[in-house]
Amino acid sequence: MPLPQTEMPGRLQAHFAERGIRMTQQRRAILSVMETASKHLDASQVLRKAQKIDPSVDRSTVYRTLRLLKRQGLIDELDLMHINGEGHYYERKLERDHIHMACLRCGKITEFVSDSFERLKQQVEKDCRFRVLISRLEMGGYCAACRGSK
Amino acid sequence: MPLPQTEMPGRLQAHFAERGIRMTQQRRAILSVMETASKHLDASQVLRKAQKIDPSVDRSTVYRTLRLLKRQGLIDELDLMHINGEGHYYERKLERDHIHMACLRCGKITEFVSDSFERLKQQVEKDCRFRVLISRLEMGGYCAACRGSK
DNA sequence: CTCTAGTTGCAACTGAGTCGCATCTACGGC
DNA sequence: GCCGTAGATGCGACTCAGTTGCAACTAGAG
Repeated sequence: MPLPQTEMPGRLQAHFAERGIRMTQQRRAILSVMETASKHLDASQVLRKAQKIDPSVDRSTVYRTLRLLKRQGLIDELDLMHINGEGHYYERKLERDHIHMACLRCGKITEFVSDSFERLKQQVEKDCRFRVLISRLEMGGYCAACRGSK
Repeated sequence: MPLPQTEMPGRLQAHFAERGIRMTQQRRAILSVMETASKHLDASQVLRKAQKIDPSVDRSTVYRTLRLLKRQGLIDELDLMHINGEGHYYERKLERDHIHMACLRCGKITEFVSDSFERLKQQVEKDCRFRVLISRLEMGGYCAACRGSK
């Protein structure tokens, strides 16, 4: 029993339907970009990729849609330690949060999943009576390859 | 044997001297602001406070000095989950890193020191062979007081 | 098919942060 | 103390991310 074409192309799209959020041509393009992105796109990269699918997509629509996705808890916003300017990066939120490490020398971004991170969040929930909805752990330093020098 | 006036007013100032970084009237004002700040100032707040000490301090000098302090590892830069716009907040770096929690409802910022966080960083150092120089853990959610509603 | 609340493109705007440059000044050497 | 200069400052113009007001458009419920 093969999945219909519209089933798997997007958990994001499914979320929109579930929550009764209107679907448009432009949103479909942006969601598909976020869905298939290999990693960490900034707003202008999202724009460019979305325009390849639907050239009518405007900058402001990208920002509006990213904000919507963020508020729906479907994407995470990252700084990546501001290694390249002031902008933000976005990535689809997966089941497990992960740590982002940015090498201050070569700029490489590494990700790391850790149970300790999950436990730390639970500790905050319990000890601080704080309901954690989003969390972001970023580190800056030197990656394995760059540790040798300086 | 009383300490001379210039001794204790600033660990920051001491660091500058140690590392042979030039001290100016304007920097003294900005360092003193950072030194005595109770919490989380953004650049424009630093500017205003610094100008009360030395009215000649300019916006660009504040940015330049904050960048310097950041690079020297003397202050940390925070987003506080962008609860108020896009800007950044700064605070003196203390011995122990701490977690920042921002309540998405009332905007309150809470801090939390946890050994688990230290251990997590050590795990990253070891497992990823990544030298951690700066780290930032921020969470967004609902504080104890706001958990009741919504 | 119709109606309308929600969405979009556009262009103008805001606000954080940067930069080039002429002027000024901290401070090491005399 | 005074000098000379590398480094810091103020200023104004600039960049760049992100936002907004508005008129035109459209998804999708009825």
